[in-house]
Amino acid sequence: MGRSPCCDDSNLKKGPWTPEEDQKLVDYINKNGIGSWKSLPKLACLNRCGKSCRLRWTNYLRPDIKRGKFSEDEERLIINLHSVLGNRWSRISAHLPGRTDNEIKNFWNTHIRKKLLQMGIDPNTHKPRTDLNHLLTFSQLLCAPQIGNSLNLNSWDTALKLQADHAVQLAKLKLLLQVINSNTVLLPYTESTPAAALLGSQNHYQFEGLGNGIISTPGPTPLPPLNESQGFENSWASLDVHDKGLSGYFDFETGNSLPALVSGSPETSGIDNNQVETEANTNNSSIFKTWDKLMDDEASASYWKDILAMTSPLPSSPISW
DNA sequence: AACTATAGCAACCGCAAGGCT
DNA sequence: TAGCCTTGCGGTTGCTATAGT
Repeated sequence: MGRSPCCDDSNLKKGPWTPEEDQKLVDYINKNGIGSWKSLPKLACLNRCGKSCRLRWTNYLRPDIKRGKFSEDEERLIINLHSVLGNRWSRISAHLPGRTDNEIKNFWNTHIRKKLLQMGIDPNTHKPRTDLNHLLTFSQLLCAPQIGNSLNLNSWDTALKLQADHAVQLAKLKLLLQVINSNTVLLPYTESTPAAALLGSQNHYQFEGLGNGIISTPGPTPLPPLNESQGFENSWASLDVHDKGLSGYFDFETGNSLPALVSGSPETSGIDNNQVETEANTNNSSIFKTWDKLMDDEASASYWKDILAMTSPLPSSPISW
């Protein structure tokens, strides 16, 4: 695989695009479509390489690009997606219509990353930083309402939500630990009952995790209120596991919800797509749908694989994902 | 008002994947 | 099947605007 020769010509212009160049590019594409980026600059009378034209079009000139500040929902979605997908910006951007990978990447690096660091959360792992100074700082903030009063309310709100996001990660891990360490027999994988193969014959698990915010339980057994010894002050999280897989909704005070924390892709989890779709419609949440779609791809499988790897020893019989 | 530091973002660079011949 | 070519992606750079001194 050789290097692309498209930008070898040193006579080609680089740097910021002028309005005239933009106009030429837009006019050409509107008239002729994109075709080959390689040949486009010549045809459009632009002294640029095809790569530069493609970048300018996809990141700036495309008509469906959404400009302006990222909303709270978008921000939360980016954080959730990043916790699963990592720095795969193009994949993340696929879940945010009108946003480009470059824009999301920049937003992450300039805003979210700093925010998470300030809150003592490692932006790479989405886990609390082990740096004691940071933990101290954050706990001092939690215990100092007079400081909290001086904070921007939106930032504080976001901080709590981010902590709640982390609770979901912890909850997932804890659930798997419980499943693995329980008396549950890990049945061999079967086409008809893949979820049962993972979860065993019991059809209902419950547990609590750390965090702020609430995961409600749509399952048959309501959660008892937790006391302070069970986690962070006034905070708890729980998940609910049915025989169809894992489920749970993360309710922020905004009413937004996270989708079911399903165990793998539909073809391996045994979850009825129609049922999932129904739940998505019921919640009427774009974030739910996005998460749902996300869980359909291979990322979820590798994500759970990673968790299982962390929670070994595993039974000798392999589990299919 | 001038200078410096920092933040935000557009654009570039280089690698890798995948299509085509 | 191998090699070339194009496109896509993620990391990084560097310019511009703004804030701080």
